[in-house]
Amino acid sequence: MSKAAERLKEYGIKPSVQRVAIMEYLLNHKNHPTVDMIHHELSERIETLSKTTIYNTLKLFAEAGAILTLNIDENTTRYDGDTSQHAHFKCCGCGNIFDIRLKNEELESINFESTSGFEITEKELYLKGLCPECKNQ
Amino acid sequence: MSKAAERLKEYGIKPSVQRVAIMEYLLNHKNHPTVDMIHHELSERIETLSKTTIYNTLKLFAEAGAILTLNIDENTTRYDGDTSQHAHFKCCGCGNIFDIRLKNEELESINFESTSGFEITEKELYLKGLCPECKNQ
DNA sequence: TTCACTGCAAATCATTTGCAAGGCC
DNA sequence: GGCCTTGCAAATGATTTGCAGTGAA
Repeated sequence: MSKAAERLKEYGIKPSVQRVAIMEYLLNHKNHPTVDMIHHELSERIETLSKTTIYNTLKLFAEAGAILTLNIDENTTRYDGDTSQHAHFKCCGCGNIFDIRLKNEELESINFESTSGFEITEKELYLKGLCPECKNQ
Repeated sequence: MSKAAERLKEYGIKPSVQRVAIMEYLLNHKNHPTVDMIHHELSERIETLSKTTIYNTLKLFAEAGAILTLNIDENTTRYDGDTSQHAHFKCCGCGNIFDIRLKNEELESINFESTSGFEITEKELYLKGLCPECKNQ
């Protein structure tokens, strides 16, 4: 069984050609794709694949916890197949989004003054600026 | 001079009735408003105030660094007149956004594994979950 | 047969753009 | 006069919705 199909099974999601292909794309690409990027590439292989299905599928995956939904880009939603803890960096020059690894689960150890009573289920750290390439131009 | 007018001056922004009113709203409301919320309230006082002007003005403020733009809500952009360092919490129950204070400038002290070469100009920490009120229901 | 999945077309809605009118130096 | 600001109306574009066809158990 492919890694993608395994991941679906792990999260109790029924497989289909479309679902496996979308999960496969997410696991093989580290570029935090938009719906358009996924559609553009996959529709070459699966000619009838519609954006509606991609929207539906990504929502299904995200609600199951199998992928992450990123709101770091102002214009469109990005998705990430890597659900391990890490931050994201958006370059304001080229628009690319980079993974930033944190030492020692740092996000867990942030101390807040006033979260008593709040139930935190999700933490996202977004950074913006210039990537090494754009910085030198 | 009002606090709002002072803030505009501080960031080199020419004042106008609309601009001062919008900044005033942001300084007096801690609810991280949307364009709609600002428009709804201010158009009672300034009857011709258009959403276009609010969009233009908020973009101007944000680019000058006088306010923060938040992408914590998936559907609409939120704005924050408080530019001091703090995190934001969005309650998935009521949809409200809360400020979360951090102890000791914690965001500055997060250690990344691989940011060499990156120029970081902005950091946003977004939390999601249930607020105390929604948790008990 | 049933029910979930898919995909087309239309609708929605936040945001942007084009442009003309008004106000301030 | 010239330029910046404002605001209406139209355009844009991502996402959602309605609904009918398809396919698998």
